[in-house]
Amino acid sequence: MGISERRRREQARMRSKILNAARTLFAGHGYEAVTMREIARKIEYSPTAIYAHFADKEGLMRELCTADFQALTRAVGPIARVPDPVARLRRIGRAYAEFGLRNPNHYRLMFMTPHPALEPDPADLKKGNPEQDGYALLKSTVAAGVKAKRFRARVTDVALIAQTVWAGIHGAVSLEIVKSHDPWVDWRPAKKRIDFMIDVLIKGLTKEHPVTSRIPKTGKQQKKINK
Amino acid sequence: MGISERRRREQARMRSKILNAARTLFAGHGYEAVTMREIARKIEYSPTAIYAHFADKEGLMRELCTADFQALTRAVGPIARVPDPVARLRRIGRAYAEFGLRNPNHYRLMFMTPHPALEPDPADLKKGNPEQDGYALLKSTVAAGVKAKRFRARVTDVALIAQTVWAGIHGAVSLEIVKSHDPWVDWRPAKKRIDFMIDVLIKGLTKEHPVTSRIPKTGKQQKKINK
DNA sequence: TATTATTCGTAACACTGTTAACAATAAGGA
DNA sequence: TCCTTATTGTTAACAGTGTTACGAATAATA
Repeated sequence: MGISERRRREQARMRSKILNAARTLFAGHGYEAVTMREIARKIEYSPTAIYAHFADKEGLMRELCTADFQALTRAVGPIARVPDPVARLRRIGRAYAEFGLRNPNHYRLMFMTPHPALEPDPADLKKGNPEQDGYALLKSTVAAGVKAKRFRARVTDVALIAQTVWAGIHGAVSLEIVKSHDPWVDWRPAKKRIDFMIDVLIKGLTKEHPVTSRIPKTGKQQKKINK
Repeated sequence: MGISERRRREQARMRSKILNAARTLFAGHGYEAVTMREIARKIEYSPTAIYAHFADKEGLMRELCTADFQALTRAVGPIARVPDPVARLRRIGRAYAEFGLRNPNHYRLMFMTPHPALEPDPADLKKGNPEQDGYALLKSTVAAGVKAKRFRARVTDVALIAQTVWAGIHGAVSLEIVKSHDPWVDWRPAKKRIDFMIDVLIKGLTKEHPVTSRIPKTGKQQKKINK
């Protein structure tokens, strides 16, 4: 059946054509500012043609968002191999922030726009929601840190720690996106603020004198921790 | 001239009538979801009547925003009297977060929505922009902390510290507003997250063993710092 | 009393996302 | 091969948006 094969190919091409146009427009001017007619004009089709491939404007945006989440996961994923939990935490934070600063409009859609009750698609749940994957990596890293007794005495709630780290970096990124052009704040450079935020969070969460030198107790774990 | 007096009164009443309707609608459903026709219907006037008192929809929103900033300033202002800088920082953070959680839609407009190049109105600049006032209090508190040597050794950049504290709490508040209903995160209670965030920030920024007992050294400076 | 400014309503304009109705094309079944 | 059906696209339209041109009423001012 080479024919239906070709048909499917053409359909896929049209889909990605629409998605590409929508992506650049959304990323350039923001979701609300972009019209369906604009997207259609850009790909030289009528506005209705889009509706043969996507349910509505938000469906379009949603598809882009899940792709962005996957991109974020791909950016953060490899960091899972960094052995030391605290160093891993640092790297995750930096990668996350870098992603947000590099794709501010996507970031806005992902983390700064209240979505109307985005119910968990069963298909997404099956193959492991990338959104959850990123958060899962953060949490597992925190859990490793707790297990290795790298955090302070009464700092043991893994979810609470992970959510605080996330919130701290998200705050720095989102303030940069929304307020960096306001003249009434003597903003320090974004990168400097991100780095300092991570430093403060780590200092606030972990023990002052890391126990790396005392770790031999755990035996073979030692090698892994030194990276 | 009791007549023009009355006229001005009626105009003011109409203005606040519009503002009240807009406020409850905006706060209830968000800026984009509320229409001018809805506001007009609510006050039983035609949509055009609004335009005799406000330039446009955004002008309406702007007026509400500056009022909200003033409310935030009123909430934060009294804290300026707390003598200890670090305790003051804690209180500012809590008051700010409480404001955000209590008025999520206003908060969204104020700190989560990119405004189109909101240029500083000369009138606002004269009487001290409330927005700047809140940030100014934060900065002066940090400056007092730096002066009292409450922060860590190389932590001396007042603006950087202030922006980091702001970002941390803003992150916790804004994630709560946008993502608290997503089922794929095992959210801890908002209040708990805020408190923990403040703890972590303070621990990360300040010296471990505060020098409060040694403060008398500064003598008469003490008084200046209170205020 | 005549004029002028303010305030508000009706109707309309130029948009928006979306859909109804229909045409063209091509695939699958008889 | 012919008929049916699905796909993919178009044009025109609908209901909604923020906003404005215009006119009517009212009341302050000269």
